[in-house]
Parts: sequence; structure tokens; C-alpha cells
Amino acid sequence: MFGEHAYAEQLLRGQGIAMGEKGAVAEMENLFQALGDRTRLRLLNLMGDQEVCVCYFVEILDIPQPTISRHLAYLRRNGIVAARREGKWMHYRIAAPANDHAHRLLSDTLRWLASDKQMQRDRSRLTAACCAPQKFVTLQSAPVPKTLAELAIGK
Amino acid sequence: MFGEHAYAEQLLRGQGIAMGEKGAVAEMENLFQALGDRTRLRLLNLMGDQEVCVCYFVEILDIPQPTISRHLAYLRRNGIVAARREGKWMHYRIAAPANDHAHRLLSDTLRWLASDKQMQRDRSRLTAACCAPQKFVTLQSAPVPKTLAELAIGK
DNA sequence: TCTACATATTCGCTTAGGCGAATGCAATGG
DNA sequence: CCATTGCATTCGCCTAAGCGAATATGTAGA
Repeated sequence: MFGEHAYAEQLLRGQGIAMGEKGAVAEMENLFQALGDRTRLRLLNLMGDQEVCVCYFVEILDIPQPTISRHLAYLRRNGIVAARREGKWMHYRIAAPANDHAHRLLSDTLRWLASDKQMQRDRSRLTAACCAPQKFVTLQSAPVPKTLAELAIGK
Repeated sequence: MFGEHAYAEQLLRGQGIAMGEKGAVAEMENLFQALGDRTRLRLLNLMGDQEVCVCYFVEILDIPQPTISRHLAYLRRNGIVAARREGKWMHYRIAAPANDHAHRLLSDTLRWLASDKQMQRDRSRLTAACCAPQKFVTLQSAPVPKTLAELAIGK
């Protein structure tokens, strides 16, 4: 019910000029804008290659929950991430853009993020929180992230 | 007197945390923001691998001169382009970012732009204007663009 | 159904930045 | 030194978007 919104938008946009060339530049423009924000870069870095629950973002980035949520909505609107609900929890993962150049740009960016010192620090904190969520008051019963591979296999 | 401004800013920024790692993410953030605008992408595409005079931008993009100038100033402030004055004319060229990842991102983007239909159309118009500037009222005596290679050799 | 919890959305405010119109400024030529 | 040319900057207006605070929505469990 949530990930479908971004998807529907993509479909609608597609009707414009046959989804062919019309929006190639515009699409990249949006992607660049989406990547032009530190908080969103941190979120994308944490997702990297796994699905992450919102509660982890809030705990690890130490940013107010509504702010996190708004940035995730922004990314969702632009088709950069997808969401999956599991009971009370929402899991976010990176979604490969249809556009080929956008896809490569996003991949390159993720690879760069993974090599950045500050971003690695965020990732360490995520790993630590996942291994011992009980240490974090706010993560008492939070679901552990799953890699995209695990999701593909068994759900 | 103009290109030096951006350069000075870079120097000042450098004093922050030894120009090492502190601003890696912030620097990319700025680059992404700079690339998140259609007009700026068109400008960068036209520069590609040559120095271009402002008057050509105005003629080819059919965008008001102050708008062109403001976008060029934006790119200059962010160290993405450099300017050179030659009499009354100002020539702009792309400047390789110091940051390695930024450098690659910019290169990749330029390569992508060069492959885009709409961008190729802009380029064709530039080539046409350069070969026959007398055909354009506003380019009666405009200087022809020089490739970066030509600039390196003889000025 | 009532409550608690996880997340999303809205509101009010503030700032960045885009644009058109007008103006400023540097360089050349008379 | 004055006018013209080429470009840069400023101003006023408008929109996108970020943030904190408050509130709404969806889900599970008692």
C-alpha cells in the first residue's frame, strides 16, 4: 500500500512520452536532487544491500523519527527505495531505477558511500544494533534487518 | 578576477579540516545539488571538452543572459567550472574537482550527457553556430570556442 | 473496544534557490 | 572621456524543501 504509490507514479509518468526519451534528463535531475542531501545519503548507505527497519534509522542516525520518515517518503516518491510492511514495522530497501544511467549512478554512489569513513561509522553502529538490539531501549523487540538475498529466498 | 573567487573559496574551505576527509560527503552533496538542474546540465554538456563563450550559451540555449550568468556563477562557486576573460568575452570550461569521487561522478555525468538525444541537439546547434557565427545576429564577432587541448598548447 | 506502539502526515516557520526586470561594471573603440 | 558591448549582480517575487512540534493512521494485543 505504500511502495505502490511510487510505482503508480512511475506508471503515470511513463504515459507522458512513451517512457522512452522524454524524461531521461528529468529523471536524472530528480535523482541528483535526491542524492543532494546528507541525511538521505546516510539512509541509502545504511540500506546498502539490506532491508532496514525504520526504528534502526532513528536509533542509529539520532535524527527525529518524523524527519527520517519524511526523507524516506521523498526517496519513495522518486522510486529510489521501496517499502514493505511487516506488522507494525516498515522495512525499506533500495530499488533499482528503471533508467539505465540512473541505475549506474545509484550503484556508483552506493559503492562510494560504502568507502567513506563517516558512512562506515554509521554502518558499524547498525551492525552493532542488529547483533544486540536488546542493548537499545528503543529497539527492544525490533526486527533484525534481512539482506536482499534472504528476502529473495524465503521472505 | 572572476575565476579567482571560486579558487579562493576552495582555499578557505581547505583550511577547515586540512582538506582531507572532513568534507568528502559535503563536497559530493554540493556536486549532486549542482547537477540537479536541467539548465546547468545543458551548460555542462555544451562545455564538455571545450571552452565556450557566454554569448554562445545565450544564443544556443535560448535562455535570458542573466539566467545563464547566474547558473555559471553557481557552477563557479562550487568549483565545477572555471572562467577565463579574453577582452570583453568570458570563456567557461569544466574544471576537474580535486576530490576523486567527485571527479569520476562528473566525468560519468558528462559522458552520459553526451549520449543523450536532447543534449546532442544542443551540441549540434553549438557546432553550427561556431562554424558560421555570422549567421547569428548576436554572434557577429563572437570568438570561436577552443578545445581544452588547444588551450593547453598555444593559448 | 481500548491501548500501546511504529510510522506517517500536517502545520508553521525558515531558508535555498529559481526567474524576470533592472541595474552595475569592465573592456573596447570612437 | 563617452558610448557600446558583454557579462555580472541585485531586487522582488515565488516555489521547493528542510525542520520541530503536534497530530493522524495503521497494527497488534489485552
